[in-house]
Amino acid sequence: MELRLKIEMNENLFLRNPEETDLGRKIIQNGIKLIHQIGFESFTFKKLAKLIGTTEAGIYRYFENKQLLLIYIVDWYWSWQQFRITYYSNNCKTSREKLLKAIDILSEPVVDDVSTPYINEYLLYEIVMSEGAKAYLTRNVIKYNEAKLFKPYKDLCLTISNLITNCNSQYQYPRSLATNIIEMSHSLNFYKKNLPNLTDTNLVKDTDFITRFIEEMVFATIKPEV
Amino acid sequence: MELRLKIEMNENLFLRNPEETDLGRKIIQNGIKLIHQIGFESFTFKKLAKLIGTTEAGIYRYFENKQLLLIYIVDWYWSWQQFRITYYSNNCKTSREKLLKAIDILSEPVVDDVSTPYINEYLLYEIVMSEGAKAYLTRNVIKYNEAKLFKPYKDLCLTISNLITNCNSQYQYPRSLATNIIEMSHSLNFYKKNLPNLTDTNLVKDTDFITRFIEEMVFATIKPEV
DNA sequence: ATATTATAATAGTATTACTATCATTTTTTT
DNA sequence: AAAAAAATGATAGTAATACTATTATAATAT
Repeated sequence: MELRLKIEMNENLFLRNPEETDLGRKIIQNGIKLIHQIGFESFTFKKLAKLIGTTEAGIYRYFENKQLLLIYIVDWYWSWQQFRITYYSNNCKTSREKLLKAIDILSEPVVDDVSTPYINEYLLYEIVMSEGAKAYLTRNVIKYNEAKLFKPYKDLCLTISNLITNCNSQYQYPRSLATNIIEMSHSLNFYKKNLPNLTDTNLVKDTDFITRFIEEMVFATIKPEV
Repeated sequence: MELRLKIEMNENLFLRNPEETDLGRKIIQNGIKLIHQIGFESFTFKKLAKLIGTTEAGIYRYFENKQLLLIYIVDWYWSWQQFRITYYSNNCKTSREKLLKAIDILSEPVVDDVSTPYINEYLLYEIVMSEGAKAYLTRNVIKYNEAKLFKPYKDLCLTISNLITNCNSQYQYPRSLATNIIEMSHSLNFYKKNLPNLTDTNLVKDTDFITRFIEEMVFATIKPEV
C-alpha cells in the first residue's frame, strides 16, 4: 500500500491553494528547486514562471509575494518535522528516549521523503538551513504571527518543550531550550558547511557531532528525574 | 579625561574608509538609524542619501552595496562586544566568573556607549537581533568569509570558546557551545520581543531569564573543574 | 450548451540597484 | 598663493524587480 502524507496549510499563506491544482503544485515543487539553486534574494516570480512555463501573473494568483511563498515552504517543513517526531517517537518507551529521537530527527541531515510526491525534503532542509530565519526576520513578524503564519514552528517548539517537561517537570526554561534545540540543530549545520571554525568539525572525528553536542547539552541541562 | 574607542575595520568592507571623512561617518551613523527604523529589506542607498543630504552615487563611493554596509555595522558590533568582554572580564578572578561576565554582556540589553561618538550601540544591538543573521545568510558566505569579513564574529566565538576551555579543558565542543551562546543570547531576545511563546517569558517572573537560562545551561553542560 | 473558472499573453508602472559623466568644492602639495 | 589632487554634488541612464491590470483563450462543471 502506498501512503500519501498530506499537510493542511494555513489559508492566510496563499490567495489560491497551490495543493489543489497542477500549476499550484508546480509552483511549490519548482519554487523549492529554484530557491535552493539561486538563493532567496535572487529568486523572483518571473524566473520561476519561466522555469515552469507559465507567467509571472500566474504565480501572483497563488501567492501575494515571494516572502509568503518562503513562509509556506518553511511552514511545510516544520509541519513535516512535527509529524516525523510524533510518529517516530511514538514507539520509544521512556521520555528520555522520545526526546533523544526528536533531537536526532532535527539535527541529522534529511533525505527525500517519498510519501510526498512533489516536495523534495532534502532541498527543503537545505533551504531551511540557509534561508529559514528569513521567514520570520521581517518587519511583518508581528502581523504574520497574528495571522498564525508561524504556527507550525511554534507547535513544534511546544512539542519539544513538552518532551523536556516530561523528562523533568521542574525544569524552568523548557521553551527556551526547545527553541535552542531547533535553532542550533539547523544553524550549526549551516556553520559546519560554510563557517566550520564556528563549530568543532576540525576538533572532533565524529561526523554527527552536532547531534552529540545537542544531546549532551540538553540532558546535562534538564537533569532528568531518573 | 575622555576616552575614545576606535575599532579597526577590515578594508575589504568598503571602497573608501567611512571613518575618515565627515560624509563617511554620516553614512554609518544614519545608516544605523535608517536600517533600525525601516528594516534592512526596505533600506536603500537612495533613502539614506536623502536622509543625510547627499546623493546615491555619493554612498556608492564608500560601499559597494547595502549588504556590505550591513556586514560593516554588524562587524563593528561584534568587535565592540569582543572589546567589552575582554575589558570587563579582566578583573574577574576565576575562569567561571569570566565566562559568566561574558554571558552577561552578550545577553543583557545594550545601552549606548558614549565613547563612540557617531555610533548608537542600542540601535545597533536591535539591528543585530533582527537583521544580524542576514549578514552571513547570503550566497556569498564563502567568498565573504575568504575576504575575512566575518572575522570579528569568529574571533568572538574563539574568545568564548577559550573561556569555556579554561573552565573545563576536557569539554569536547567548546566552539559549538560558544556559537550557541552568542546566537541564543540574541535570538532569544528577538523572540522574547516578537514571538514570546518561543521563550519562557510568560512562565517565569524573572525579567532577565534569558541570561539565567544560558548561564545554567552552559555550566551544567561544561561541568567546570571546580 | 452555457456558465464558470483557471490560465496565458501582453502591457504597464514605480522602485531598486546600480554605473557613468562632469562640474564644483575642498584639501593637499608645492 | 597657485597648482594639483581628491572628494563631493548634480544629473542622467539602464536593466531588473515587484508588482497591477486587461483581455483572450482553454478547461471544467452544471
